Amino acid sequence: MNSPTFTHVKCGDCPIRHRAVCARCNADELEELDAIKYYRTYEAGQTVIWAGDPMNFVGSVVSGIATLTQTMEDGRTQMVGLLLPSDFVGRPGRDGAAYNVVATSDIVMCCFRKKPFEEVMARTPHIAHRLLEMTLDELDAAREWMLVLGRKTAREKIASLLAIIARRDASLSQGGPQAAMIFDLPLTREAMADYLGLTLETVSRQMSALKRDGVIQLQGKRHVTIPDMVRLMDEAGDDSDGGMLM
Amino acid sequence: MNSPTFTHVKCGDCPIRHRAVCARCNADELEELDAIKYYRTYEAGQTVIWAGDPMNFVGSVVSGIATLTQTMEDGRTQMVGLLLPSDFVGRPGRDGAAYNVVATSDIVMCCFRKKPFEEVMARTPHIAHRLLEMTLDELDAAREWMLVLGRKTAREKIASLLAIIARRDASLSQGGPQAAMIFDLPLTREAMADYLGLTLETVSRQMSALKRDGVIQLQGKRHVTIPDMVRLMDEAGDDSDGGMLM
DNA sequence: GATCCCAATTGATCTGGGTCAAGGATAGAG
DNA sequence: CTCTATCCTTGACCCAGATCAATTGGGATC
Repeated sequence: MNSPTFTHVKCGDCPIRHRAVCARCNADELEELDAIKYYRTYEAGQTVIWAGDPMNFVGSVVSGIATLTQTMEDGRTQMVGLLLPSDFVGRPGRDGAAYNVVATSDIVMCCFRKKPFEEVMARTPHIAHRLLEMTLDELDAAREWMLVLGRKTAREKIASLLAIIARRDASLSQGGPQAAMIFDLPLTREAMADYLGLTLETVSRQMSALKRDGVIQLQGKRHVTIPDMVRLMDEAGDDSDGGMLM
Repeated sequence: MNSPTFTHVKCGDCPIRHRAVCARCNADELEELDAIKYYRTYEAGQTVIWAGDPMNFVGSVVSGIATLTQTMEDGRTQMVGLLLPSDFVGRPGRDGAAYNVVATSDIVMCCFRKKPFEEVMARTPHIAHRLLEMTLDELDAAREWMLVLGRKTAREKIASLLAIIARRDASLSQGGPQAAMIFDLPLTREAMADYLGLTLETVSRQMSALKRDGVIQLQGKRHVTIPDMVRLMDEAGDDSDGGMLM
């Protein structure tokens, strides 16, 4: 429960401007936000914040990947969210963190102290609108994940996760929709298991099965090639509208 | 996919004023909202809206209970939310419904057509703030449910559901914290199963087991007495802070 | 290139919850 | 008071995924 160390970094431009809270801010508002923003970096494996601990900032991920997890006393853990670049963490108007936030890779975060941020938010209505939209997106994602957790088989779960990672990866690197998708898994087998409500052994077995069946190709343990995205979506049990709009 | 019939009802006072979007509105703003609000009623079993269909209103539940569900092509369904009185449905700024909304009991909803509501929202900043807060609460609830779905046993799942229903029931009827809680289950065994990612047989068996073990008492099929709330929380695997703050 | 270490794979076995099937309890209709 | 429909319970059996237990592999360090 000790608060993690972090490093301050010189401010510069950051993705938050383009993708997250400030999407509709004008120059003055951006300046106001710039004035109170600062950067933090965490190393892979570091815990950014423990569930229940006071959290005096909000912010978004600039680079790297972090996870939101919940844990029961006996150690069972469930990942409840994946933070990719441009994702926002922290709840304005509430003190305690709701989840454990863990850096999966080295990460850089663009942060705002909570108090000043709330003040800016109070006089800048479209920030609340933007946060509302982002939160609704997260809620939709969480609910879609409830279907995965509650009703899908292990194979379908793995395919669903791969589909989500592939889509988000594609939207970040903004290469148009292509037939084959190639990316590095940002998660260990154990982290995948925690996301999917499975054990790491089952994850490993199903990854091998998908590879054997030609749904995916693996170079090494993490590098994945998906020759046919439609096939993958089908394995995931989604209506394969191929709709890349998430 | 046909749009359901509904009945317009005379306007009057409704809980939305006190609990949901208008919590911080002044008299003028309330009047503005009253001017565009109207009521709809649905009978038990009726589908309020199908996932994907256009949804030209937002609103909150005044009385009765409805569910949000997602369905796969082969019929597997997962409930992703429970709408109790004062809960809000619908996404300002988006056309299609994301989920099936089904009336579990007869319900009355207080609705606003989407366009006018968005206009009021645009010039009434604290409505967006309030919606943001409500959405964040829902997101927390959804994520808590991910832990239930992904990592809890059937018995723990049932206990978790009973605990949630008991708490919400208590907060609605606002009787202070008492030792024993008594309420009617608003869901069939099948609906419980869809919420918990189980089959109805397993729900039934676990309900019987909890009854046999004295964790709950059952009069008839739906009427539940919980003699010891702490015991129930313990069965649910929650840290039993007994914190009634949800 | 040898060694170490941790992530990942694979195998053998077990079990919680699913599936299939056969009653039982209520409530409303006539 | 019986009929019928719906919801619920209970039993017998089975299987997907968990658990326990070795190995394997590949990247970093020397």
